[in-house]
Amino acid sequence: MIWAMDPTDIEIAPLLDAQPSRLLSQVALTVTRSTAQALERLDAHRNHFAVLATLQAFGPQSQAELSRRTGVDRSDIVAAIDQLERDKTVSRAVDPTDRRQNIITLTSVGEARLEELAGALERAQAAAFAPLSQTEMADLVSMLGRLREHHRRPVGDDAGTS
Amino acid sequence: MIWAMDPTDIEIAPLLDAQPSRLLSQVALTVTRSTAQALERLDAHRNHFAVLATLQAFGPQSQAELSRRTGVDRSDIVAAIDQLERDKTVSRAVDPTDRRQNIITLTSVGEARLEELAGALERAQAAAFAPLSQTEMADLVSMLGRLREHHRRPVGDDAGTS
DNA sequence: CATATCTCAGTAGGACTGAGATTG
DNA sequence: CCAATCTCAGTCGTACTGAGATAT
Repeated sequence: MIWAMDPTDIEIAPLLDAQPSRLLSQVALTVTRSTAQALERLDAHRNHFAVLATLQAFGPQSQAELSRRTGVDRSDIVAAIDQLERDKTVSRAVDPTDRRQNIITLTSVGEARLEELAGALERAQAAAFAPLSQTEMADLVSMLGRLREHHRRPVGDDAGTS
Repeated sequence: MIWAMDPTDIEIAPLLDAQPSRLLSQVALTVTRSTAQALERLDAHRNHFAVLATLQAFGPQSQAELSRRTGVDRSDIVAAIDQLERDKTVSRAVDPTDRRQNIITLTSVGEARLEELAGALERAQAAAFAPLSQTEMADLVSMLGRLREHHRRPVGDDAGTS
């Protein structure tokens, strides 16, 4: 008996398939791609959403603070703000009390833009995670959240280094 | 009251934190990094493990088949085999019955190498996924597996387009 | 002088594409 | 002539680094 190599019929080595890290990166890649495409249709980028959402949540703040809160690198924040400023969704002004910093502020255009992007993201994610029930989604998010926390600490869990 | 910006004390915007796709890619990045480092210490690469494991599971096969089964791009398979051949862990020979193909075969050195890499990977993953119970790990793998399957199909789930 | 911020140029690695040569 | 395979050169987007300018 000969199997035509149906693209949906490709067997994966059990030893390989048993590697959660591989599964994780494969799924992350496709999910990231579909959400990125959804945002690209609106001429936006993942980092734009991250910045806008953070500004909405915590108010005007410096680029350094945006970087820390979003996890987006400081140099990529620069590029994101460049674009967002061009789009009038944020304003960038030197902080008069500390002239090293820029104070980034969400405009009303930015508020609307954020809602637009949030909607697009929600739809893209609903499609990407369609096979999971609500309960499963909650479990997944909980597990991933704990893993992110776990990896936040470089090596030692030094809650009490004196 | 003023909060010192303790690195472990950075709040994330709820709207941002509610995006599973972001969580997923963040965790995938750190997990991938730690496993990649574990393999790098042995002068190996994720793709090397994928190829060796697939050869062990399915026997000698062409590079095209290895590409399909591992999900690694055909051109990256070339680079991986180049290295593995240099290391004597696989052999590469033109298929006499179809001279377009190379038949890649796992050597006994390769078998040992595979065990070595599998061990390193297992340890790295145990550390990376430490916060999850065995049950949770099984759930996670099950969910990710279904998501990968879901994304395998380009757009429509056309089991019956007529 | 040490530190923090913003910015830019550039690096490193990963996924992928396009095309040429060869063979079926 | 069309299709599959192997290979190489090169593209594209991502995360990140190093360093300079400025300010505290």
